[in-house]
Amino acid sequence: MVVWERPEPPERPVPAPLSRERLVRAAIKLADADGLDAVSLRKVAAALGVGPMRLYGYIATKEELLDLIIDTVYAEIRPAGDDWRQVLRSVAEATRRAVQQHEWLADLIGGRPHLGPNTLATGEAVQAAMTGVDLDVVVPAVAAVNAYVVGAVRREIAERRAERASGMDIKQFQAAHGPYLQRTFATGRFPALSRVVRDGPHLSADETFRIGLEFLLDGIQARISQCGS
Amino acid sequence: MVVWERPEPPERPVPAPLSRERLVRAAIKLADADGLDAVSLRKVAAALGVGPMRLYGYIATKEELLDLIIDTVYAEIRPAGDDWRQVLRSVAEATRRAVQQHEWLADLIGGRPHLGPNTLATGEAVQAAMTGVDLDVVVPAVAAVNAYVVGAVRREIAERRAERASGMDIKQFQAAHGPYLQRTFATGRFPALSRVVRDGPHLSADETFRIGLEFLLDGIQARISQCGS
DNA sequence: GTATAGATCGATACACTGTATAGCCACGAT
DNA sequence: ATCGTGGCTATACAGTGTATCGATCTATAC
Repeated sequence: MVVWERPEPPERPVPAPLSRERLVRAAIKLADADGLDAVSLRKVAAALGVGPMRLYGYIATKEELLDLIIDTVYAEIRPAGDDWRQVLRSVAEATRRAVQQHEWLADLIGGRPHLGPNTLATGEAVQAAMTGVDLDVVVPAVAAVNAYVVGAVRREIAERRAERASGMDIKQFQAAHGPYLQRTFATGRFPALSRVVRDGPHLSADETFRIGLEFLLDGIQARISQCGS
Repeated sequence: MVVWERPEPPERPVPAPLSRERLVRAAIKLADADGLDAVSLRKVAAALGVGPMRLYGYIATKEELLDLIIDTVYAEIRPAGDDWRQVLRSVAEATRRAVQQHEWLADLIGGRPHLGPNTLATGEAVQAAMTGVDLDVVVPAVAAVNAYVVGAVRREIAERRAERASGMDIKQFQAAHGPYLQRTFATGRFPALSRVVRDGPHLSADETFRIGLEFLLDGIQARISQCGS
């Protein structure tokens, strides 16, 4: 018995040769579009038109895939400038830009040691640009700026998500979580906080980031010039 | 037909009255012992001798449980000191201590808006202790210290885990990831980084944290005293 | 005391996850 | 032609958060 009209095998989106890079790009695309939760091995595989197990020919575990996408984004982060201050500031702002373009990075950054080639290249570029400053200052200074950036972008993204979740229009911090904070502040148990919310400055995310960064750089500068330039 | 020896129903650890607090305590215990991945609703429920669905009488979702355990730990974080500098430093170090006792907190901190009562109380205590300083400085200063602490403790815990994973004995950063970094550095593509690893200071986690924090506080201080005391 | 309404609770089920295992199938060597 | 062998994939497993629905227990109305 001959089946004259054999059903076509399910057309795979693209049978192009697979590669680690294509895998990573697909994962980043998914994460950019729908967040980190959307990056499951099954979905990445489906986006590439292959079975999930196929991926294990290129990665050993999902953690490795995450490390790879982190490192890929680090390729966009390069320092610029002449003196140490410009260098540190530029790398901080480049990191922030990268996180704004890839919000999921806020969930991963700082969470595990980043030792991929691009990350190391960024560190190398920073260190190379910092010659002339005492290593005893450079090492903790770079670490401090890194720490600050990690925490700052995490908070920034967390707030952005909260805003977005509370109906795109309401921009007020107090209204973000609805009546809860209203009631909480109405109890009078947090007078100092209430005063801050009422009388304090309403800084944009840009300003908050920049001001804190300058605080840190000022402190580092004081140490450098004190240490004999 | 009578079953004379009916098997005992599985003895439940404690049929005590359930409560949100007991639920949170069980979750923290699990997380402290086996990390955040061990906190599944099923395991928490089992630890309490209850079916998983029972928990939904006390929490609406797992995210809510996570918010609750974060806020519970924040009860341990209170500022101390007289001047603003002592206050900020103490709250930073208290946060770090809390994270060291609850490593899983490093995975969560800064990742979502923390608005629980204990967190707010911490913020209130900080703000209350900062009266006398211009609000235009206090707000970004507190934000900056917070950001720094979040990033610093994340890195610290990430490194601790990497050390632990690479066989408790090897303490050297370079040896942590085995031959990979050896080879990478041997390529000569990262001369500045190699120099740092070779000639740079080997700071303890305590020192790194403290030095960075003092950088930041110095920068804030400069701003305060410039702004007219 | 009985019946009914309502609340409470738990078993089951569903869709999904990362990954171990084992079978299949094509290809190269003997 | 036969026999590994190695890469690919279908299946399977143990686990996840949570929706649903039925059972059970309580409290109130008659």
